[in-house]
Amino acid sequence: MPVISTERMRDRRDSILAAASRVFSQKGFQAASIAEIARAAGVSDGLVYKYFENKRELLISALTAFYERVIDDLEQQVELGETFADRLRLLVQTHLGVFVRDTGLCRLFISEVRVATDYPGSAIQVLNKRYTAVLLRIVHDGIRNGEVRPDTDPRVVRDLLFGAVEHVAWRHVTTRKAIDCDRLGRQIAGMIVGGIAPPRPAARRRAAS
Amino acid sequence: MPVISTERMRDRRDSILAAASRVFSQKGFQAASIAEIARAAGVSDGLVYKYFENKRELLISALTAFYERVIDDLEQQVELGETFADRLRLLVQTHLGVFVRDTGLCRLFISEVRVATDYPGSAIQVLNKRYTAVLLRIVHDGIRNGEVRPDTDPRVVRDLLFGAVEHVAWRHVTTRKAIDCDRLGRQIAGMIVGGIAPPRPAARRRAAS
Amino acid sequence: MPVISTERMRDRRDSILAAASRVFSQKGFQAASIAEIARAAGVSDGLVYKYFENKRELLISALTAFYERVIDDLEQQVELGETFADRLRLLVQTHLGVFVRDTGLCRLFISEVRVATDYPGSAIQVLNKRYTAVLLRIVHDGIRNGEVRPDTDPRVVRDLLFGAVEHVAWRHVTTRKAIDCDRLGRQIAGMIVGGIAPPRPAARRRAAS
Amino acid sequence: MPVISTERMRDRRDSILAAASRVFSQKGFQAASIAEIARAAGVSDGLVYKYFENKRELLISALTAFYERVIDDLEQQVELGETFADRLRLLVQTHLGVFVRDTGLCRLFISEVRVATDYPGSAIQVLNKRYTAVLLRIVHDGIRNGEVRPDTDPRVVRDLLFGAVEHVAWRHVTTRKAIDCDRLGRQIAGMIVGGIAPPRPAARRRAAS
DNA sequence: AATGAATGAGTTTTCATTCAT
DNA sequence: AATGAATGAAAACTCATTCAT
Repeated sequence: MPVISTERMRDRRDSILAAASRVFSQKGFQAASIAEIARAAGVSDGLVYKYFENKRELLISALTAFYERVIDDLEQQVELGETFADRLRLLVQTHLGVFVRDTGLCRLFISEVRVATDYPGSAIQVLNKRYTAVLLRIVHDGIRNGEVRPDTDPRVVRDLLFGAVEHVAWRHVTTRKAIDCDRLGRQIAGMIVGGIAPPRPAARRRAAS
Repeated sequence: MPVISTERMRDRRDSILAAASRVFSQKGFQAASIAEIARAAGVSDGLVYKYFENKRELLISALTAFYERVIDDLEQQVELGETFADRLRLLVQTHLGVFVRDTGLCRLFISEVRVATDYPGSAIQVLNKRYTAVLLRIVHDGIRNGEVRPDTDPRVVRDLLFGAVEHVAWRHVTTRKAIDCDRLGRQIAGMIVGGIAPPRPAARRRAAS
Repeated sequence: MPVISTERMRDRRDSILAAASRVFSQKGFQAASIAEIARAAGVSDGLVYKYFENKRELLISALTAFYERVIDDLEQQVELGETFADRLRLLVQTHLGVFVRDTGLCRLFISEVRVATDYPGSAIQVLNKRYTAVLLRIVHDGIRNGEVRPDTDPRVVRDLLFGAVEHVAWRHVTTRKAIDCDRLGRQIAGMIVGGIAPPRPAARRRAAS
Repeated sequence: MPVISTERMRDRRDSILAAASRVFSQKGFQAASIAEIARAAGVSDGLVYKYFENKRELLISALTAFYERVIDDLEQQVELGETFADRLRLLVQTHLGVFVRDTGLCRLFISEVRVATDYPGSAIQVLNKRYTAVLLRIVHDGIRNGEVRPDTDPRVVRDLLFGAVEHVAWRHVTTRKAIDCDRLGRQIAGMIVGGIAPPRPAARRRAAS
């Protein structure tokens, strides 16, 4: 029987996690110290280790929580699109929006999680799959509805789309220049859609190579 | 007059740089120690600081040297393509090839240099510009020759292309699965070309590959 | 609530301070290493930094503690003198005694603290003021009682007295020759008193000792 | 037979010495590097070691050269005084003047040379003796001429005088406040003279204790 | 459960000094 | 005689992690 309630424990854990998100995103993984996170969470250094194995696991947990919120948001947003093109555009725009709003955590994600060698099979990867699954479903639906050329490889679409979003977002992160999510999202999605749209009767085209 | 020849000095510098490239790409910036790099280069710890201001500058120098080799290679390869589509495909394939061959250095570049706040305006950024200039020129030429739709925004093409390459390559880095640069390059380039090709009246579009 | 008692913490701090006093006064500031001080105090290197910001602050703290003891002693001793001349002599003798007993710390004080540019305004300077205040009060009282010529500048007295004490003591430090605090104190004080005593009409002056 | 003339060697040595004086007095012993001194002197690092055993010896040599100039100056100045009181005053004023003009070197002297354990018997000590000899001679002459009380201990006069000068000068060094050498010199010397003046017939005095 | 005192490993950087040329 | 490349030792300081209380 726990001396403090499960609910209280959940609160403690959450406040540490929230503090970690804040401190990590401001200072980066290496520069953030457990002591500072503990102070920000209003707990002692030692207690952090009751809830998280070590500093790295704390980072991963914080990013996972963030990632879950992002995906929930993404799935909801995409639902709003009616056509294939709409949904693709919404996906890009929402994705970009996350980068703009949570720049610090996104930077952390790219610079720290991606480098980690324990990446394959981790909780993060599961979320990654779920994230990309959203896109893959959109493409599959598009193919079924005749909005997408049937020979389209959805994985290449995924690489183009997520790659471009990150590339743009990263520039935003490093240059600190504002980005126009709306316009850019429209352009990126538009270019991809144009490329995978079924042949229009009034146009002729030869294979590229 | 110098006690040892300029050539000898150049050699020393080069061997330190080569050792740094090796050690940094294996262990990452933070985990690599100057002592290990010096040992790998066969020099004393102190000598490293005769040639490089500090650890970070050593990293930047190593990555710059690498980047220069990559760009030289890229520019040569792209020249071989005759049509717009050819050149775009070669660009993607070469780019992917670099990631596959020098995974460690590419990872280093993305995780360490990009995160740096001093990134804008640095020597690296100059090379970055040169790198992307190759693509922008290809697109501009394509527009002039009528191979590319005139309303195409070359910057969005750049984001799609480089983003996708990095995304694919990164998966290679983390999953350690081999990638087929040839096929993937053809697919990515093909999808972009399809999207930005000008519509030709009264023609039928065929799949690219 | 603290895991170890406040008393225990005070002990830790004190033992570090005592060890620092010993090591610093033997080797000087620069030559003493934190590791050696920690070893002498029976604690780990890191703990030193829990109690003291950095090496310099440790030095200042050690000297401040020493200085406080010295001043307490000085103030008590001076109280024992009944006349102006007595008090002045006691001041010089006590002052010399401190130099003789704690040669190392005095050397440290002069060579390290005085050179420091942060000296003005520091905690040490406050003690310095308190130290000299003892003398200034003696002189002022002497003037009020008619034992000291009224046009005497107490600051010059201070410079003569403390300067001479330090000069004598320094010779003791460097030559390692014993000094006779009693006799020397009498001589120095006597010479100063002779100079600032008001001329008494129709009297004959005798030698002080 | 030297390849370069003795004169040339002397020049080299002097320029190193001059550079060392400048750099040492600006940065202090520890912070000054041989490389910087060599650069300032326009010679290579290695050459410094042809003329001076090591860094410390270079410091001692620089201070010795400085000290010699100071003493020469002092001896000349003191000659200008006609009476005992005049000469004593000139001594103090000149001494203070040196501190004001060459603050850096004086600080260096006090903080570095005095601390040195090799001080007794060193070249510096010889100069020290010569320095104090100037004063002792003045006092002896004063006694012979009846200007100074015969039972005066010249060594105590020395301690009072040099001690006070240094004490005042050191305050100047650390507080960076200007000092009025003229007035202060007059006060210090005056107070000492008053104390050691032969008994004036119209004054009576008792022993202090 | 919670604390926070205590640990101690780990690393960049500097620079006096040497010595091959 | 002169150079300056090369050495390598040395040390302050931080902080993740542990564990007695």
